[in-house]
Parts: sequence; structure tokens; C-alpha cells
Amino acid sequence: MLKNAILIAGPTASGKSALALRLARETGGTIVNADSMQVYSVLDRLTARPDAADLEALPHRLYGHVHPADDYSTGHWLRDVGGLIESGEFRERKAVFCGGTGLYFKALLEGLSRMPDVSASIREGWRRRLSEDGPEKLHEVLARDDPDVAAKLKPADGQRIVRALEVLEASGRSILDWQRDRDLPLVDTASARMILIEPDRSELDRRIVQRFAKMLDDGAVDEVRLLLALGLDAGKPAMKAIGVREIGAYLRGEATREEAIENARIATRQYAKRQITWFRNQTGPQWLKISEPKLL
RNA sequence: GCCCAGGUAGCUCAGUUGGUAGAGCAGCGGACUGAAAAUCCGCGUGUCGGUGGUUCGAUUCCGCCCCUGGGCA
Repeated sequence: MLKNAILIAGPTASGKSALALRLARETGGTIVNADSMQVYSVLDRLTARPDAADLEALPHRLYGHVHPADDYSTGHWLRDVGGLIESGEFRERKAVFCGGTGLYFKALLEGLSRMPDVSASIREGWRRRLSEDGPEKLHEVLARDDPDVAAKLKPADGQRIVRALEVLEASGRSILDWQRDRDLPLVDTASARMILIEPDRSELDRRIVQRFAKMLDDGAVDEVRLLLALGLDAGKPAMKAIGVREIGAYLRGEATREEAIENARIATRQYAKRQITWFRNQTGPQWLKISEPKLL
């Protein structure tokens, strides 16, 4: 189990990366990405990945190492982190986890349940049924085949319903069985330094607007053009990065640049709100909560 | 100046044959075990432009005024 790790969490545009850079420099650390979108290549500026200068200044891991066409998930990420630990990466250098994906932090600190492999055909089959029949229909199927899980899920929650169905089909066991046990966490909570940034909401909104305008100036439009040229299925995670839809509409002439900016701003703010809700309610008292990274 | 259409939630609008009103979006709160930048749940009082009048009662009907579009001069 990894000791003395530093964890930095907070909503988008709260200044996590800059703080990570500073703490990594002060403590001789390696920065490890804990953001589900910054793992994908291509969308460099749009996901606010550390830039070339930052990447050169200090070691960074798990940034942009996944192609947008590939499947990736919390489980993959956790295995990647485990691989880094096993490779001795953090024997000399302290690990500085930095990101906005609450589930990644939870998996890191509490462990994740072992889950069966689900073949692409099973997965695609249920996803197709979801888009064709709608979530309520699948919820009925689940209520018949795995009533305990169905009772816990809202009939409209298509994503979780599909997950439960695919695990059931692939393994013959309920996802609840699988979830009963958890693998050991990778990071030792007691010795870790855990920092949560809780910025002022209106200040955050200001930063979101500024940052998105800068992303556009710095080449985000070209990144989206490149991503779209890959011809990926719209359901792929990378296709759901904030800004892809909005800039895509702009590229197709369906929205003006101003509309794209405004829509991306709204989507980003809504995302930040979900993150704030997650962190506010899911982080324990061991987390140091600060409103502004500079205060540290 | 005259004519017409509007002025209702932060925005776009619906509606009330007179009993003080509701959708979408935005916003806010919440859930969260391999798509998590995902997925899902909950929350709607606002001088119904202003002011007089009619009425038991006006956001609704009538008068005047103000504002915004469009048309005619």
C-alpha cells in the first residue's frame, strides 16, 4: 500500500494542477492524473491537460496515454496506478494524485470490487437494446432476472441498468455479489495528505469562462476537428468531453462561436456543480478543505 | 403622430370564458462500485408593465400612461 501520498481534488478550473505542480516540486513528487478525461490523447487543451512546459518540468503519469477509440474506465485507471506502484515509481518520488474524478479517488482510497470481464458483444448488445427499447424496458428485464439490483436502481438510470445486466449475463452472478467484496485500496489513507479545493462559486464561473476562451485560442477547435475525423461512436467517453459537442456544432455551422462558448460554459458549470456535490458529500474529515490553493 | 402586435419566473413562452398562474431552459440541492467531463433523482410566489375604473373579487374586462417590435405617414 502506498504511503505518504498527496491527493489533490476539486472541481474543474479550481487550480488543482498548479497546486500539484508546486507541491510536487517542493516534495520531489511525481504527478499522477486522477481525471477521467485527461487520460485521452488528442484533446490536449480542451481537457486542460498540463502543457508541454509543465510536463517537462516535473514527471507526470497517466496523462493522454489512452487513445480515444480505446475503452477505458475506473478499473483500467486503478490497474494503471497499481502498475506504477509495482514498477517502483514511487520508491524515491512521492505520488501526487491530482484530478477531478471523484470515483477515481474513491477507488484509490477504498478499493474497487473485482468484476468479471464483459465481452464487447455482450456489452454492445445491451447498449443497443438501451437505445432501441429505452431504460424502462431494460429495468423490467432486470426486475425479472435480478430483482434485488432492480429495486436499487431508478427505471430511468439506463447506464447502471445496462451495467447490471451485462455483468449478470457475462458471469451468471448478480452485480451485488461482485460488489460485496472489495480489493484492498492502493493508497494508505492514514499517511496521505488529502487536499480538497472548494472555490467560491462565482469566482469559479469567472475562471471557467476565461479558461474556455483561452482553450479556443490555443487550438481546441483543431483538436475537436481531429477527434471528429476519427469517426468514433458518439457514445465513446472521449466524445463526451465538455466542448466536443459544442465546438462540433460550431464546426458544422449549427452554432456561432459565441453560442458554442456560452453552451460550453453552461455545461462546464453544471459539471463543476456535480463535482462539488460529490466532494462535499463523499469526502471525510481527513481531507483538508481550502477555498483557494494559494492559501496553502 | 396614427395603426397593429406584444409586455407573465433569470431567459423563451403557455394560460386564466374574472376566483392572484405553469412548461422548457437556466439555477439550486441530492444520489453515485469498470462510460463518472458519465448516468439519474428532487426543488417553481412571480408587484402577471404602471395607474385609475367596473366588480364581492382584476393578471384576465374597460380607460389612460409607459416600454419593445412591426407597419403607415
